[in-house]
Amino acid sequence: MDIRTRLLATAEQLFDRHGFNATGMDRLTEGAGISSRTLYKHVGNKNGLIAAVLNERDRRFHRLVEEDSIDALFGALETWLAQEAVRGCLFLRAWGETGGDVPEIAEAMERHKQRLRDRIGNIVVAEIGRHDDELVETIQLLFEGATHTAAYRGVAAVDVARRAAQRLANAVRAS
Amino acid sequence: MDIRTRLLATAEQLFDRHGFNATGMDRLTEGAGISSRTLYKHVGNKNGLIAAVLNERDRRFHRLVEEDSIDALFGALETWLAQEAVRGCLFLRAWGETGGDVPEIAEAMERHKQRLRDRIGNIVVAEIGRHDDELVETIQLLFEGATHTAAYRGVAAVDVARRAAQRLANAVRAS
DNA sequence: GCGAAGGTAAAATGATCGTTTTACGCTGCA
DNA sequence: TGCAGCGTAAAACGATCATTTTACCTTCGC
Repeated sequence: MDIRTRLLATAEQLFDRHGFNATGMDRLTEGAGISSRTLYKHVGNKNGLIAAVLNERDRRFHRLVEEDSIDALFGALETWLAQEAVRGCLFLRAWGETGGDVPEIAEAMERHKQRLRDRIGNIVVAEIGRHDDELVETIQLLFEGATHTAAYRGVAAVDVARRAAQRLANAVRAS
Repeated sequence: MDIRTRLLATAEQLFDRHGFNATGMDRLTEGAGISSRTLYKHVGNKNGLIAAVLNERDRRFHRLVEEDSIDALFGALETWLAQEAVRGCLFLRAWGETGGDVPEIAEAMERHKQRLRDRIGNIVVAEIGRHDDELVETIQLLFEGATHTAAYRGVAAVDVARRAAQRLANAVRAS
């Protein structure tokens, strides 16, 4: 495995498990099996590492949503949560831990949420045949809710969100 | 104002603004206008302070929800977000930053979510005249979603959640 | 075969962290 | 009058943090 890939993968795991500030560079280099010199050569500094982790995570998530449907969206979240014990949205967590003061991190968060929103926009069009802003907003909200509720109530939260989204979409479709 | 009250209030603000780990004890004592010796006399240590802040916050929130209705619930969240620039649920953030490894903090989070759930249970009974578990789960999910979506999209997210909750409650009521 | 690129190991840097300690001031009550 | 309780100010504590530096090793293309 590529060094950068290995670094980002282990960093993502450690950040999710212990938090960003609480994860020291020693634990990161040891986990990735590289020297600190190499780490800094690759990502500049800790904030650069965090931003890189987030951007990679965003890419991986969208690769997981194969088709534009409500089922696929929440299905992706479900497999997401099944294989990694996520403690809330990692983007918001990074943003919150850094007080929103680190541009690269704030931008990664912003970009991720915008991409998610765009994706849901496509899903709504695919599901009901036209654009509906309120439905987009609601589904994004349900997605966000599922992500965070799952942190303390388990994956079942995703099913609740999916069913609610489906019901609301049906209502709009019928109107 | 009482020392403990002042300490918890400023700590809550600083924690929310900068994160828990990033807020040093110096900034806390300076912000509260007390010596570090007094701080430790009052809350034991930093984790004790965090737990105290969370428990006080929980109490304050429930005091804000005056009646058992969907409107009151999301109305409380709205005024909540208007007067304090919340960056996601402070309970989940504390829990995440400490990796879930600090019992007092994990318990404060757990307790808060349970109390919220119980409250929503009462609201559902008041709204539709009977118990409905799925609706309770969905409204909690919408609440969680609103809390976190508002972090990057503003208070308007609360309106979206309230309308969705109302629509879903109406559907259940009509069935 | 040589030099550049990219890696390791380990120590040093200076700052900052949470926490404890020392020494002292004020206030109210017996 | 004196002492206990509660507060401040400030230094010291040892640990840990992110980052840089020094010295050395391997590999590969020319």
